[in-house]
Amino acid sequence: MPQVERQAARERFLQFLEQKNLRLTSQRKAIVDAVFATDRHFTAEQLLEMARKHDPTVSRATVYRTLPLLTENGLVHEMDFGKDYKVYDPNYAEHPNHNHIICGDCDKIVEFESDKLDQLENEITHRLGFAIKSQQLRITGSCDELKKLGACRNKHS
Amino acid sequence: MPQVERQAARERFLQFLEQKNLRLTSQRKAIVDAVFATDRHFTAEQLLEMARKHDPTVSRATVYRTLPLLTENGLVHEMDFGKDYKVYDPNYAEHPNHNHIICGDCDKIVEFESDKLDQLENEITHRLGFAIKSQQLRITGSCDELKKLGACRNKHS
DNA sequence: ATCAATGCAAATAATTTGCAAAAAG
DNA sequence: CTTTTTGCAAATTATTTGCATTGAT
Repeated sequence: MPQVERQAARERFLQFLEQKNLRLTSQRKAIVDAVFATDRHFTAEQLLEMARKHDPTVSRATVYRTLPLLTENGLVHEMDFGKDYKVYDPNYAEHPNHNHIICGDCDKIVEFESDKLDQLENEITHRLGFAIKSQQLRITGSCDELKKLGACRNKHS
Repeated sequence: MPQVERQAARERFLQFLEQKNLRLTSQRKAIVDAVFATDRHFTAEQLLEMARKHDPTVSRATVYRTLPLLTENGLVHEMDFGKDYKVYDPNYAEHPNHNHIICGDCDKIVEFESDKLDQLENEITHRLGFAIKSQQLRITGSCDELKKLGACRNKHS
């Protein structure tokens, strides 16, 4: 996430807290900073680790209590890949409609966007009498081709 | 699911068991019959109930142990809607590429298929260097329009 | 001061698993 | 008979929650 947008996002979150009469504690600051410091997907547990580098007093409970604020605010996107834990995506604020391809071999996740796709989804949704709120496309595949390019180690990372 | 296809699916599952040297127990029969008796999505717990109508001795553990067989065989599709339980879809064998729209108000689930969508997904996936294995599109919306038609009671069922 | 937010540890809830008994082939 | 499958109950594991304490405003 480019520096400028990162700043803007941070601002937005602070305003969000204010609006809701929520307090800016050092733990929340640490968690938000951790989120802003990465481009990669993370789990709650990983966020805990990341946040503790900013403030070692952050507890697991606080991470779990802060995560809903981040998703509500739209800074991160919660994803469920059928595992027993959830994955959070910090690239959501800038690209709210992006989709995911997951390699079944190495769990690599590739993101992509497509206007055509968005358009088609909107069309179908309307035809079925719905107003679209959000959308999540997950494609599972094998990255055989990527392997040839040396990008997939073909083992679960 | 039309009677004919139901039979065919049942056959297929029996063959599947045979291939894997798995035994056809009365419990597995009950579970499979329960799956074949419905068109609707169900949870593990609901399948347990359904199966017990065929054979009251079916246990929760056996349901959980049989579900992977059904998904492996492709008779049902496992879906994760971000709740703390998984949902299984018995319409998958006939329509492996179908997608879901969920109403955020009443949790109503509508299924749909689209060749255009499939095609577009394939195109994109290939362009990114993947071979597509499976795909899952979930759209969340509000069924405002459906409400006008009286189809949405606007409360969680 | 006041009230929200925290850490801790206990609770929750879906799913998984070890094991001895039962049933399929 | 042999090997798989079962039910039960205990274990697992991510997430949630109650509560006394701490900290932001």
